[in-house]
Amino acid sequence: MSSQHVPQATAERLPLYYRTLQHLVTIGKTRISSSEFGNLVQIDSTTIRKDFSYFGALGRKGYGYDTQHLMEFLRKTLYQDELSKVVLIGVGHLGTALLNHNFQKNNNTKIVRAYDVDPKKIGTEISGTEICAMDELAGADNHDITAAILTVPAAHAQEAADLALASGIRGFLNFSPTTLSLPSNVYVRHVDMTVELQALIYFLNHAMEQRNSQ
Amino acid sequence: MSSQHVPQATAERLPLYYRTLQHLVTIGKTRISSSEFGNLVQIDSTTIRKDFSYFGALGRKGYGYDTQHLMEFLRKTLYQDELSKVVLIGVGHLGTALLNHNFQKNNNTKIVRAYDVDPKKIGTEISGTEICAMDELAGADNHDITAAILTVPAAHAQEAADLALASGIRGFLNFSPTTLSLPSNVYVRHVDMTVELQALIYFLNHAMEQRNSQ
DNA sequence: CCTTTTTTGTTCCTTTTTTCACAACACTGA
DNA sequence: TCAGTGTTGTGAAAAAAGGAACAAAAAAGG
Repeated sequence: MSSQHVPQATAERLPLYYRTLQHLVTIGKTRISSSEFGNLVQIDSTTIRKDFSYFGALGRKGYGYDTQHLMEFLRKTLYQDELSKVVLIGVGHLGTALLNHNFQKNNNTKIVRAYDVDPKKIGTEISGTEICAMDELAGADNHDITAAILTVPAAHAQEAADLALASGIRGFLNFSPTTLSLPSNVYVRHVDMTVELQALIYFLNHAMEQRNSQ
Repeated sequence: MSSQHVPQATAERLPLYYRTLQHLVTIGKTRISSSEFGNLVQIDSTTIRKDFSYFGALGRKGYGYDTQHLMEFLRKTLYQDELSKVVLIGVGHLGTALLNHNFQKNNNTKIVRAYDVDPKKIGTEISGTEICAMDELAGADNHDITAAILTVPAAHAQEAADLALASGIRGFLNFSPTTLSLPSNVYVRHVDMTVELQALIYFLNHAMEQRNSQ
């Protein structure tokens, strides 16, 4: 019964599972039950078991899940064991924060280049990542790049996305507070902090069932 | 038929609608149909009409929606027309990015104080927000503060959240890649950029139905 | 004023996601 | 070896969300 079709909702939770398992392995926990894990990530244990079951039998009845094994399985599932190269466009505070964050350490992902328009930044490095001129993006061949992280001001987001698209990039993580218009064969994921804060405040004001998200 | 119960999925979309309406009003567009709006935010027009209908009849048949009116309605719904005060904990690059972003301009939200441990930062200001010592958070009375934005390193997130909780804060926007353990009457919203990037890469690798998120 | 067009609000149906409930199996300890 | 306990994996039910279709109402255009 292995991965015939993994529901969207399940796929969205895998990275959270992966991160939590990394933590568990780090602190030396070798086994965990679905209910204990569920308490950690605040998701119902049935949902967790069903999520895992889409990938086959990952646990052992009467025992639970082996954290190391599960973590490695998820790593392979999430990354297919290849290093994913991404570029970052827009080296402001947010871009710098992401560069410093250094995804590579725990995850099979590396920001290989950053682009900016500021001449003072071009040519310098942040956490080992070189900052190139935005102009270079236009002519670049980025077909080996998995995704672009967009951290430019909203007014320039579409423009930057178009450049990246032309260079061969087919995945976008957009941090600008604007909806991008891109072809449908391109995958765009949108993170908007303003929206998150507004949603938080809405749920606080309309304090109905206090249900934590994610 | 006014707001009996607004579904979670609808509530999550309201901030996006609001932001888009702000944009429309700014560029001088006074009316819009659900289908045109749907194209903009990339959500089915039926879903949009249904979302609005939970709040009563906001549109006019044969005409569409008045952008100004709808925007103001959403503002009231999202903020209840009160200025929401929030504090920010952890003035690194990400924290600085959020301070510069200045929510207040378009949204009824203001970061009234920031906290950090770095003596070099304490006492300074960023975009008009004063940076206080983390120690001050311990004794503070923050019952008038709606939420805390957590932008501290993962290792200190729980600690910072506990301090904020003790000072009276009941809402959290957590940017640290760690799950917080807090009482159930507290609302926590979690934004994890690593998770977002991983999810993006997963969907690209398993390029099934290319469905854009949000 | 009357016809045609537009577009909402809503009902009903489909799909997706979550939750319940439990059989099956594997550990544990005597 | 064997009862007893814990925990998974899953089929079936329930709940939530999404989408099609359309009546009703308003606008637009003579």
